[in-house]
Amino acid sequence: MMERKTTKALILEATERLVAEHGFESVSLRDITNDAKVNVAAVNYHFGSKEKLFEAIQCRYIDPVNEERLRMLEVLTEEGRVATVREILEAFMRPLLTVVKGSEMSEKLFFKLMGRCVMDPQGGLPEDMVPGMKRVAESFTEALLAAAPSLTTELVLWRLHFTFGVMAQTLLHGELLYSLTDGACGDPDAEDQFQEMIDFSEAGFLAEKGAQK
Amino acid sequence: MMERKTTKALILEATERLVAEHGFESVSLRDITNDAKVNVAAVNYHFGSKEKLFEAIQCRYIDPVNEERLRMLEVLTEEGRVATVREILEAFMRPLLTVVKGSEMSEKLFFKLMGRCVMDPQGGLPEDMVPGMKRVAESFTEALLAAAPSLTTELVLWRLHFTFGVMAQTLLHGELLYSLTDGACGDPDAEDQFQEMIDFSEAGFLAEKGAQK
DNA sequence: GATTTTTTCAAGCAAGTGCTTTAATCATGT
DNA sequence: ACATGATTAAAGCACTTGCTTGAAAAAATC
Repeated sequence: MMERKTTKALILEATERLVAEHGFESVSLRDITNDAKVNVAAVNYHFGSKEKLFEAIQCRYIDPVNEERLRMLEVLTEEGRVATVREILEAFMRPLLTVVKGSEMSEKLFFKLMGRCVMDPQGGLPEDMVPGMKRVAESFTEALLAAAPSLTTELVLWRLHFTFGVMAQTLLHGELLYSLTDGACGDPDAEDQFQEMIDFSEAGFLAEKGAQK
Repeated sequence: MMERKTTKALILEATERLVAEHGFESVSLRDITNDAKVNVAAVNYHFGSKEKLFEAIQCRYIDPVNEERLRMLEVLTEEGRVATVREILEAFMRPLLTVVKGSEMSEKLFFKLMGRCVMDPQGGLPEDMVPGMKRVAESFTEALLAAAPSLTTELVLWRLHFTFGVMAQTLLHGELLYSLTDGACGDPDAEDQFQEMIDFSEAGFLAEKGAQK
């Protein structure tokens, strides 16, 4: 007993940390194995290749997030109920908070890693994640279309895309804003940041074309 | 006469193309010199190092964009006039269109390159661009604060940050949406996309806390 | 036309890349 | 205690990385 963590777990943790910090493209096998204090060959033994290790990292959290998104959306729309735009956006974003709380990672690290997965996905998303992403996109598009019937499908798609951008930017570069403004933006916790994102995205979704309030 | 382009120009063009397509971290000196059909040593001869070449790429378009942003903003606020949120956002985004039209690049390539500069800036922005970025951020924050006096400084900063995310996502991954939705999002031209972004961001800026329309 | 000065080229260097190999070590069940 | 399979370790392979060298070629200057 009192055994140290398994080599496999050490590799996963080191990779998550380094990828969150520097991005997929910048992290080498040696970076990982040095940080994890593990032999180089261990990566290929446990994961088969660097690429598969990266795919494992991506699936590990994104899959649960997407499942939770669909679960929350189902609750909202069951029995033919029509959800509000705000509720749907909540169902889109909150799973990030839910999943990170069930993991051992710090929020900051987790969010950065998620941002990397969205913005850097080394050579596109892993092939077997594409269907899941499509399902999420389709389900939420449908729900949003019902919630805001005055919008066209194209507009919903574009605004969902914009919402994605708001999230990715906040996940990945939340600290940059802090440093760029010398702390003038405050240091809100993750929950507050999510409320801000939802306020912003909800209003954006409900905007009228060429609006000028 | 009829002389081919200078080696330096060939290198710049190839680098822009490859970086736009694959990101800073993924492009090697050999990639560049093969694509430009130029000797490897030429990069270090003309630019000093790979890093300085990348800095040149970043400054080449971002500096003019930021200058045009400040110019447009000055016009809006001269003689003590208070601009609207929409006008300010227009001043923030349109310079991207203006500058690309004055360049020889295609819009798609240019937007991707700008997106890379924002999301991937290999090892942070070049040191001598930071003051410029700060000036832009401060000027626009001030103007937006005047345009939407009910907002706190922190809120303006966060929402400007979100707007940045909307832009970056659209610049970098506009094509991804098209492919992910099998073309259902239509293929609007750059001008239309900008109007969509402005509609969305304006409404987001003017959102009330915890809004639920 | 001769002489600098600038620019291009092929070759190569040390270091780093992902990955494999072979042997040693560990844990496990009999 | 022994044998078996799973895991770790050290060394090395072929290849790519950014960058430099020294000489040839082109351009510019006189």
